[in-house]
Amino acid sequence: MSKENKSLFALLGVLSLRPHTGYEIKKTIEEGLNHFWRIGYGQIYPNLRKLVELGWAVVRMEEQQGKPDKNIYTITETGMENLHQWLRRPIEDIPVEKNELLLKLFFGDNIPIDESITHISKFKNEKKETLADYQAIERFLTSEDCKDKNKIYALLTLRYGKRVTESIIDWCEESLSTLKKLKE
Amino acid sequence: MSKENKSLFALLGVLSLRPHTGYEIKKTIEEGLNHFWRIGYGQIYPNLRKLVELGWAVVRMEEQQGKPDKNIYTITETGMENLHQWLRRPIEDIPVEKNELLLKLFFGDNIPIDESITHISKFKNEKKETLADYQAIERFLTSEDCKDKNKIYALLTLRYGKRVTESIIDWCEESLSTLKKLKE
DNA sequence: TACTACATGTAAACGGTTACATGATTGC
DNA sequence: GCAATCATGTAACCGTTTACATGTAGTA
Repeated sequence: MSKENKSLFALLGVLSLRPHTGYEIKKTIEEGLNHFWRIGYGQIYPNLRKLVELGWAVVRMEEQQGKPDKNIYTITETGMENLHQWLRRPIEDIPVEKNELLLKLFFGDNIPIDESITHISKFKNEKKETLADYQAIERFLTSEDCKDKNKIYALLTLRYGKRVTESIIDWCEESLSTLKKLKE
Repeated sequence: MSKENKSLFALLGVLSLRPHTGYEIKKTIEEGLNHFWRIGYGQIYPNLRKLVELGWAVVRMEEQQGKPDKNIYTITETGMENLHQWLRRPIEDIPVEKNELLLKLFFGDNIPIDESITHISKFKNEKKETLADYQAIERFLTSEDCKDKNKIYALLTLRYGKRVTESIIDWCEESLSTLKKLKE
């Protein structure tokens, strides 16, 4: 039970939207799941083969001129059933995210306060950029241009990222003023 | 540059507070860094040996009666220097945290809305418990009983967890009402 | 009687990242 | 001439988790 290859289900989920090549899967994940799931080819291609071995997907080769041949993967009925089962299954363990900034900050006593301030400032700027990206995607998703059928769910997950990022920025500001006061 | 054993520095950081056995290190991390760093013995003991090999720590064996012998690890000057260097070094890449709830939610179109609602409700309850834990630790850290010298930094990192958890709970509530409306 | 605390470690398996290899077409 | 896009894959390496192994003392 404990060890589950969740990226396999991420691939299955993408295939449930429509057939994809491995290359396209990466793009789809980068466009829609980027703020909570990332994956490289080193995981995609071996897992795609595993899906075929399990009978959860089938491949069809398509020759192309001028471009490399395509391997198009389509989800099967068994694949769909397994996806649904997994989607319904409760989430057992929420692993703690490792946070390098907090790790460095926790031992901040060892270095001058200014160095911790620099770390937080940089972090804050990066999070502000992330927030701007989210807002742009949100604007697109809520516009008329977007005809996505799972638009609502895409928005839901995006708003998670937005809220969390906003609260991190708030925390950065609070922490920066705490440390600046401490310096005096 | 890209691949760095951060847990090694987490151990070094703990040793910078005071000498520890491997067993004690786990406890210290569980008490203070629990919300952003977790580690098992399978990582602690091999990394402790690595620290000694690098000359960043030294071991001293202490015999005990009734209890197993202790291996007490103490940070060296070289270890301290390397810790400081690492603490100052800017954070390069903030990896995206994989979120199983959001992954399941993103493909929520495949299952009845009620199942997604159940996932979020469960998640919300867990986060509420987490928040209560944080509040208890915060109360202790801000009390007079706590004589920790790096209290300020412990509080800083704790408040990160608090803020993020609060915003996640808010998101859960927002999302639950969105999905409930969608059901009608 | 059974569980928790104390205490140290190893081995296997797994998930994930990075680097490498190949190569044509399109657009700047 | 150079970068980007399209397209598929492998191999090595690394970090992490889990299971296993061992044993005493104190407490409920």
